[in-house]
Amino acid sequence: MESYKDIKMEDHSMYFIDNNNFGVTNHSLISDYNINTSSLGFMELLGFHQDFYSSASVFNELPKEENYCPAVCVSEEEEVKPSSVAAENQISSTTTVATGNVLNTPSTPNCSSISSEGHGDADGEVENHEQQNTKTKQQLKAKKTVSQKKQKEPRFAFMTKSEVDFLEDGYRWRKYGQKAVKNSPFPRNYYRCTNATCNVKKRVERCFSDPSIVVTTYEGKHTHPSPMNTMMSRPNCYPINPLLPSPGAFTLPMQFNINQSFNDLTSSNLAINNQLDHAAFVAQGRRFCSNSEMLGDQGIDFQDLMPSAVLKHEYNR
DNA sequence: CGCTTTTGACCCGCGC
DNA sequence: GCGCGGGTCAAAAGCG
Repeated sequence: MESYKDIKMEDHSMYFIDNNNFGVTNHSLISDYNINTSSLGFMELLGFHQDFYSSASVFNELPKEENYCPAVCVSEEEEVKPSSVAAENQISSTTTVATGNVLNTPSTPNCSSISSEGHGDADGEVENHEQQNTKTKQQLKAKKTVSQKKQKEPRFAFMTKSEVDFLEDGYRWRKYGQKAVKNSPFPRNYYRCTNATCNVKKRVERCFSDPSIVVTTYEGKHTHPSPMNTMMSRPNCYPINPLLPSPGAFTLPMQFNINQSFNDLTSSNLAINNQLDHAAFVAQGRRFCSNSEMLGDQGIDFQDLMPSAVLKHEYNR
């Protein structure tokens, strides 16, 4: 699947998220990877504070078979070419990857205020305009140079089966671009966190081979709490998995053999198995709250979080 | 009116 | 050097 190959994403490696601690772990399959980002929990990447999930044993309540990874985490690598990470679409089990210390890199101020200096005669105006243009371009160039020097932000991606492109994750995003993706009828959308101090970006695109799958890529780490955190800070109420998409969506279970190629991965394991999806979604749903009444207490009806089709399926059993 | 989305233009890196 | 694709900018339009 080409689109997934695309999300191998330049210089990235893939690793698992361990639901038991919701952090990145040295899973046996990838133990040869030097994952320095292990200190960076998956939830943390999304800006969810540890105390919201560290004490939760909700994940342990899940049957083993359901305790699989709901996502693929893709980390930005430094000094590592794609060929060394996933040569010929293979993830080498012996590859050692050095990950960058890229957490909370201060963002470059994203403003280039152009001072409008005086309005003279026509010639002067043209000159001013040209000067401004040059200035703007120089500023742009300078800005880009700075941003290039800036260390790469950690990235991770996950695939979600969803009817809607944009999946709610508790943060507010502003769309700043859209690009057509080569060999895909679906465009890629670029979002930026609306928080002024936050430099997190998000890319959303549909999988070419399976339009029902939405690939979301996060870049960077939120420097502020999610509006959802407030709600989740209550005792006995576990965080809503930010990976859990909006109602009507399924987070894909990602299980793959380290020696599998991306192509194999996407053609076999990523082939949507409705049963698996269903199980995955139910499993995710169980993580929401240990006490069902809390959901109601929060004004969240579990049914609201479950696609009606799934519920129907569930109830008909 | 303020915020968000749209969209064409631009820049950059990379491969040839 | 050139073309291509990815990523970003920013003016204009849209929206509540």
